[in-house]
Amino acid sequence: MHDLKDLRTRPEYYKEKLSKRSKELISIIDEILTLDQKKREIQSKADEFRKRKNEIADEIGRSKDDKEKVNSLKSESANINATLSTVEKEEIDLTHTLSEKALWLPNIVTDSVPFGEDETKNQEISKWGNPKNEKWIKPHWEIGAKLGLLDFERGVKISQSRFTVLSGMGAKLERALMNFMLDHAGSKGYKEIFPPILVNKDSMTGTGQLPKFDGDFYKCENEFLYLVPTAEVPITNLHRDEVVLPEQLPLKYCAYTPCFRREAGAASKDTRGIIRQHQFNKIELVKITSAEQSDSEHEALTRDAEEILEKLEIPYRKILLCSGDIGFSAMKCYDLEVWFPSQNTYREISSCSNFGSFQARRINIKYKANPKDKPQFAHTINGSGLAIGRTLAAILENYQTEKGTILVPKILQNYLGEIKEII
RNA sequence: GGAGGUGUACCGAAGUGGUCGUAACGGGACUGACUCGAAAUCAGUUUGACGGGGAAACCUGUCACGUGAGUUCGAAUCUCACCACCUCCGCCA
Repeated sequence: MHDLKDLRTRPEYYKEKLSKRSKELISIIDEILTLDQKKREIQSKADEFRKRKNEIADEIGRSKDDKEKVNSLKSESANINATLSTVEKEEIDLTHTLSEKALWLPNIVTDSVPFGEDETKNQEISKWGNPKNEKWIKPHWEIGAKLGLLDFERGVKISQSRFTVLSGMGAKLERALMNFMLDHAGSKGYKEIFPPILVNKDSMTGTGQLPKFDGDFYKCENEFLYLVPTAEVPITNLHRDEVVLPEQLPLKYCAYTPCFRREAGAASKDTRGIIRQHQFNKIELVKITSAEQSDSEHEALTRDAEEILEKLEIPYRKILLCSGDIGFSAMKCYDLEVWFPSQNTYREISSCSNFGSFQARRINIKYKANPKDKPQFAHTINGSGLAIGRTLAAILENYQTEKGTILVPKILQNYLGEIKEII
């Protein structure tokens, strides 16, 4: 969400910046400006009526004994009420449509973000490791099923498609990854949180999942609760409507949660394997910082995520998303993509975004840079560190041996009782 | 799930239809005075959102007493619904 006052004072700036994402946004800005103008006019009008009403009420209180005066004042107030109720209705409607409209404006991207309409303009920042593509490497779903780590049929039987059972060493490997990643984040100073997995509508709206993407999530019947699509939702909402003090900055959190997504628009994508599931596990890294620190903290958070892949010794690359591919709320975003030999390509495993004050304004998180300063909106940053299911899939491929076993990455061995190979 | 109670500013806590109620009183924090300095004391300040005026420090209007609706000329105060917390009973990992 943007600052409407600022938008009002320099609309051309917003038009120029937002047109980098999409030209259509210019007309939305114009609509917002018109609505805003109308709303302020109506508000002034309503304020005048309310002011007079307050005066009358005061006057009645002071001149209770003068029956005649009281009666005439009462009828004046009744008249005002008649008009005021329609004006107020209009005021409420306008305020509502205005804020609704304002929620559809995406964030402005920073200048370092390359311009482009789709993912072809994304910029590769760096590559790490030596990708292999030996012909004998089987896709993770084949080797996973063969070794009894992934049970697709039973996942479908007990739930539906895009649900998978992890079994035996598969389950243990998932748990090892979870612990390893949380320990890694802990060593980088992130405070570990285990949040509720069902969250209310306010939380979903706060981090921007609602109202725009309603339908992408699982909702409880007869309860106003949603299954979290990412730990970003409960973690960022920890500080909703709060002012963070200088000595607390930057706040750094990590959390494991399962994540639930309907994947409604992905009907034919990634139907095989565990790349795209309705339920998956993820470690999320979240930071709340000052405006000054936000850029460097974003870089650092991305590095923290990268290091996980380096410790696991799996090849990956780092992509800077272009203006057309970047997420709605982000001002800058790096994707980490991990190498999948069987597909001969890199696949997304982490998305590290800086939201600037965009998300904090919506969710009302402020900070004081100094104890005496007026609170201002904080900057929020988050990224996966990492998606666990996709990491497991990447291990099944990158650590596959020609004889059909899986070597356990060194860093994970002491999480798996020193087992070095899955047979 | 049943019965009762509570929800007021940074914290505690008064106020049960108007009459200096942005809201007493106490505490905390901040500013100033006294002091060589500090403590104590005294004086003052201490919410946010959305508008209007101004270059600006500032002036000014409306709204907000858990949330939302209602009654009334007028609501922290009365009515209804919802939410949260506390106590007791029931149930339960």
